[in-house]
Amino acid sequence: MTAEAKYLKVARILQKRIEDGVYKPQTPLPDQKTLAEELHVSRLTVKKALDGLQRKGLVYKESGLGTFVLGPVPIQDKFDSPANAFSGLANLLGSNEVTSDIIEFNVEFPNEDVQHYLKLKSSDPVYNIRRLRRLEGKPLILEHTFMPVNLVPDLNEDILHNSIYNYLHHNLKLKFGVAYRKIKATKADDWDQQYLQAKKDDPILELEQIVWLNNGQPVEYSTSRNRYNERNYVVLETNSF
Amino acid sequence: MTAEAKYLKVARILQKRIEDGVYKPQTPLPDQKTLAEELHVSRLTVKKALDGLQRKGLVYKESGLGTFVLGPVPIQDKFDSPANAFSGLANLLGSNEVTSDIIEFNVEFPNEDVQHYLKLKSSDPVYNIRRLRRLEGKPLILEHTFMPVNLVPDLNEDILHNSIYNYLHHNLKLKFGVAYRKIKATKADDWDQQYLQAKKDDPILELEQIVWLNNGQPVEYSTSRNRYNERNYVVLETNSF
DNA sequence: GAGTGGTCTAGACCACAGA
DNA sequence: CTGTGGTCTAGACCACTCT
Repeated sequence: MTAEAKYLKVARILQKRIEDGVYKPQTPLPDQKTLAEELHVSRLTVKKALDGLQRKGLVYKESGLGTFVLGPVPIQDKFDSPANAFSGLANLLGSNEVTSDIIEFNVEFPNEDVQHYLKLKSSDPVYNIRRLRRLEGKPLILEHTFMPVNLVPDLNEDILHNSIYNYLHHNLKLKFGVAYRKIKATKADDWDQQYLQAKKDDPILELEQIVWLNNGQPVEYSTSRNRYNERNYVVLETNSF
Repeated sequence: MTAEAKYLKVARILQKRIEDGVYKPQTPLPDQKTLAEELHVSRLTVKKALDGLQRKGLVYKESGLGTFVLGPVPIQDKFDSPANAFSGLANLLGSNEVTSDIIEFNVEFPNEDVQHYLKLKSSDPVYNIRRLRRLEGKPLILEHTFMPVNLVPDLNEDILHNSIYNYLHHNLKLKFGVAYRKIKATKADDWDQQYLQAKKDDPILELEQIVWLNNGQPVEYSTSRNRYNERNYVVLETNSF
């Protein structure tokens, strides 16, 4: 691992100042030149850090005026889950609170859909995993995941009880590249009724996704279902290239 | 308006080459130095263009190896609507196919929620707009929108029958900055049953959002509801700062 | 070692907003 | 006119991957 890039350090410093209220909502940050001098980096490095904070929705910039703190979002609440985050549920909600029941864990040959989604031949085995993710013991999400065995060796029940994400990230050192996620509403099926304790025909919020590694290989096809009104997905969009 | 930035031109050129199949999925683009020489720009300008294409999900980069075309997404289909796009429905689906019935169009004082969402005083009037958006005549989305009157003068039924987005963008020259969007599943209410012809307790996919201008002012609070299985929201996430 | 992308710099010029 | 952010350059060095 390399030492952290300067623009990431600068971004962290500025983010902390925003969170600590050093820079307050709707007020301008010091200008880029001043920040560059204070932090002993070039102006471009400061700009790169601010661009990142803008994409995160922490600041907005007006050319000719300055860079301003955006402030809190009124409709944000604790049930919101970012729909664009490469972090496992355990990392999102705290690993102490999240547990997982393993409902199914098999190795099998992929059906045609899964072959297509994961760019596999019919002879390339995949894991077929169903887990019920619980938050503080309460059923939260019913996950159905397919992953190619050749990319993810030695997956076992111990890992499934904890975080697949951390195993991929920390043990196998895989890096995610892109994820395409589709969010839809459907009716509760038998699985939802059994494991999420949804009532028949209750609305279900489903997230279907394909995740690619940073080398272009698809590593996961999965669906995550949760009961309506229990958990929402959230997207932050910023108007920048 | 200024002449288009070089990195945007470069990005458009490269995007066109990808779409035209000059660069094919899973194959590397020419390296940054070569592209810079060919297009008579600096390497940093090429890199900035490629960064943008990476965030759009067209390419991925592997340090030490090259930049590669990602290729098509298997689960993508025509019902997908990007959950992160500052473009009106008419621009997304084609203005010929999209029509709008005006169900309600009033000016009123905002209730406490709307005051909070749009950062208004109780004496600042807002538009309260309900529209049924149709695609080729078929009911598609039930929209409920609040906008501050002071930011959006002279809104009228003519505009509402077409595109509010285009009025803000082209006539008023407003620029969007950030949008916070929350996607949830709920049950059909009376409005949904009446206008979307949903059945009682059918699942509904709802998008609730606040949109800010690039000067930090909130310009819209709205909910968009559609029947389940008719339209899904899609998010593309890329692993880059 | 060769070739790739990633970062960083100093300096320059431009566009834009406000006084 | 001043001060802000936006763009662009040439050149340098580094980290990473593959041979």
